Amino acid sequence: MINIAAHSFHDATAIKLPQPAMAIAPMLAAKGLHSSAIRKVACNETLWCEGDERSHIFVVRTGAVCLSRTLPNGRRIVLDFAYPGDIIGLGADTQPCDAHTVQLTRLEAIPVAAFKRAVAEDPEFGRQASIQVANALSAAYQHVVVISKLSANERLASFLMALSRRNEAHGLSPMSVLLPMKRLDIADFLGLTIETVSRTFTRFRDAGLIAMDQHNVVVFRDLAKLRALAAGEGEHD
Amino acid sequence: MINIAAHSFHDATAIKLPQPAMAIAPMLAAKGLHSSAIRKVACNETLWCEGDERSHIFVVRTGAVCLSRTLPNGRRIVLDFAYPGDIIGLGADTQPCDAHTVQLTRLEAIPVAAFKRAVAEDPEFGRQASIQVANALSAAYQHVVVISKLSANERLASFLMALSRRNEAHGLSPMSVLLPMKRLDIADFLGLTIETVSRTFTRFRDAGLIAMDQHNVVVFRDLAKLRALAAGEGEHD
DNA sequence: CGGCCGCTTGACTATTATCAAAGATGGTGG
DNA sequence: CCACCATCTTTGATAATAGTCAAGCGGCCG
Repeated sequence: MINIAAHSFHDATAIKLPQPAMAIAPMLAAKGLHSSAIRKVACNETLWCEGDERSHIFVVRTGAVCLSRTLPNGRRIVLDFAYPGDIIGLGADTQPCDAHTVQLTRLEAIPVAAFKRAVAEDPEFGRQASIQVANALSAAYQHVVVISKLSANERLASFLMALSRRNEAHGLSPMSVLLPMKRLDIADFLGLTIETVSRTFTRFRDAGLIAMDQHNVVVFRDLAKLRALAAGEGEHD
Repeated sequence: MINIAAHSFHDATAIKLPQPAMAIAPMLAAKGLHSSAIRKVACNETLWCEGDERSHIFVVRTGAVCLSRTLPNGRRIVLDFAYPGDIIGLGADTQPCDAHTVQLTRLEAIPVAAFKRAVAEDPEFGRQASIQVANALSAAYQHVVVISKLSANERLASFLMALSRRNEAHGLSPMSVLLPMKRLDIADFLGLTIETVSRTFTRFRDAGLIAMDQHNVVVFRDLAKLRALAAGEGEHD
């Protein structure tokens, strides 16, 4: 449930924190842990469930993973998405959430035992892992902020701008994003319904903020306005 | 921003996890870190702000601390409360939230340098600290669930039941709780307004779920119903 | 005793959820 | 290669929950 990309969701945090993936990813490579089996997982497959013993740490290569919880009555909440380059599964021994693919996904699977051995050898390695968890906590805090205080417009803008900034950080254009997940995943992530998400996309399009030819490709037409919305500055304030 | 009590907010987690405070608090004592200065802080004082360099780790002795974030336009979100026995301030070097007292509070202040020295001496110590952060992450996930999927009734029930379970875990009666914070703090924690919180208390009282003689003392009259509500099982499901 | 602060209550509004149906899209098999 | 079906998305009409604005109550402290 540690998603390295997560911190970029919070604009302020994205600026303040050093690139966390920068720190730990090369360390994984140096340890030779990269050579662990690469798994190819179909869409909608479960990697683990809440309460499971942690067995592997995964590095997403391609595709996308969704981290979620489910209430007793079936209501589902998406806590985070993991994209290529992200590390998921760090943290305590018990998984705090479910993880399932939302696309055909390729993952490197590092057994926890191997990971723990690496930590025992090199304390700095464990320290970096802890920083990832702390960043995930900061991201979760930001998620609470988004969900409890932002309007539907602001929530979707916040989601899109997080993806935009991620692109930027990866050397891609921040002017457009690809949505690997379905509307329902976005809705469950933002604490809205699919209908509201769909309507908000339409509203953005009609207002000239975005353009969409396919429903999973968004081109930004007014980044400044979207960023203001995402920060909770816009609308009626 | 690591609040040891936080995990108890999530019922399932509260059962699954060992008492985290059990693990680290005696270790702090054993290291002699307890001898650090005890501070007496008035109500409404700020301990640190988001983005601050982490300078101390605090153990709450009496009173209560509120962890929050504030949006650019002034909207505030309460992320957690820390009560006597809780440790706050663990995590990364940069504070992910503000911390301020909501009561006259006594705190033990352990300088970060002393804490780091202790970790360097004893890796197990650092491992326990990491577990605290992971538990805080799990609690934050639960907070997201509460805020994004529960009704006002369910949210307040969830808040009250977390306090009830905390009492229980501390050997006190789970049948009543004391609310050290103001209605506004509860509202900002639950993503509601003070009016809605007030009305929900009234609704609970009228429905025979609780009794209240003062507005900061709640006696539970139907714990089963409240717990069902808190778990998101109740209402119209 | 008076004023301030926090809590409660009321009337009304607004945003989003819900229910329902139609329109796309993509994949499969004929 | 096209047609069909399942799934996902969009759109519309209506309802419900919580927010906003406003006023009154009550306790605590100076």
